Amino acid sequence: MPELPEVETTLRGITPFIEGRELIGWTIRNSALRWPVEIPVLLKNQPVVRLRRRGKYILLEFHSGALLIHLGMSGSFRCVPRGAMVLTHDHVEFDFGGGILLRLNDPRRFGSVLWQPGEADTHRLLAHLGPEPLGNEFSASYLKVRAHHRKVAIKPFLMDSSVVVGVGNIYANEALFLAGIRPARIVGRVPLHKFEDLIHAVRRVLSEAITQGGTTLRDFVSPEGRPGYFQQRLKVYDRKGEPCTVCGEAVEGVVLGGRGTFYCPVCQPVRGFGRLTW
DNA sequence: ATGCGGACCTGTTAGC
DNA sequence: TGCTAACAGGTCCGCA
Repeated sequence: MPELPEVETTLRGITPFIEGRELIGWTIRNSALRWPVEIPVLLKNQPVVRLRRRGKYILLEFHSGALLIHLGMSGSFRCVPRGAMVLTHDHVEFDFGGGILLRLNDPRRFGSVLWQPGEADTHRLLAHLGPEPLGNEFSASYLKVRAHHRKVAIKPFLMDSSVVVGVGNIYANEALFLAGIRPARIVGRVPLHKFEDLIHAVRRVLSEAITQGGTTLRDFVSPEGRPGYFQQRLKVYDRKGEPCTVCGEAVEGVVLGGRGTFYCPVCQPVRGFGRLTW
């Protein structure tokens, strides 16, 4: 669930329950997330100064420092009335007053809640993150520089958070399809104009998903969360053997860099490059 | 420096 | 139907 668009919509959804409020209490039911949960005692009754996203991290900034929250592979937030039934995997709970509790549910426990005194971005997990995909820094010329002489395939390159944040497996697949680039292409040999296409594709796919994520978030935040959303928009992800929406050729499915990888063998040719498919 | 594979977990699905 | 294995939206870390 937590691709960048969902993290963004999660952030928007929990903001009304947090912004301008004080953290009056919290409960840690299971501290064993990716790293032990860190919520310092000094945060009690401290106001949240700012709420923002960096990559897939949600940052709750206080005067004294910031809580870094990552949803990992299976994390989600729910806003529930005080006294609501605790669900399996509700590991951490925040009380910002107003009779509402924010519960972090994470079955696989790959998520994290970490404390960074002072400036959030100085945390070791944030310090080396690449630019935001929807910001100006993320450009074709930037990618060209970063790709220089590198022999890695373009898909894992695109998913490398030190190159650009927030492009998970689904969107890496989708963006490469839209850009007409085979996922296994050696990134060092991709020409500037194809990086232009890729930039546009990444931006488009992420912003479209954010638009739809809003719908997801409402379910997400309401007491009765409901799954199911933009699967119908996916052009290649998890569509192995199904016809390409552009040319009808069967979508290929392979493993690349240990991750499920999907592409159209015609629209994303081995030699040369395909055209933008929108 | 770069690239690769393993690791961390549980829940769901595919296959026998 | 039931059991088991494979796989999953992330990403860090250690090793070659």
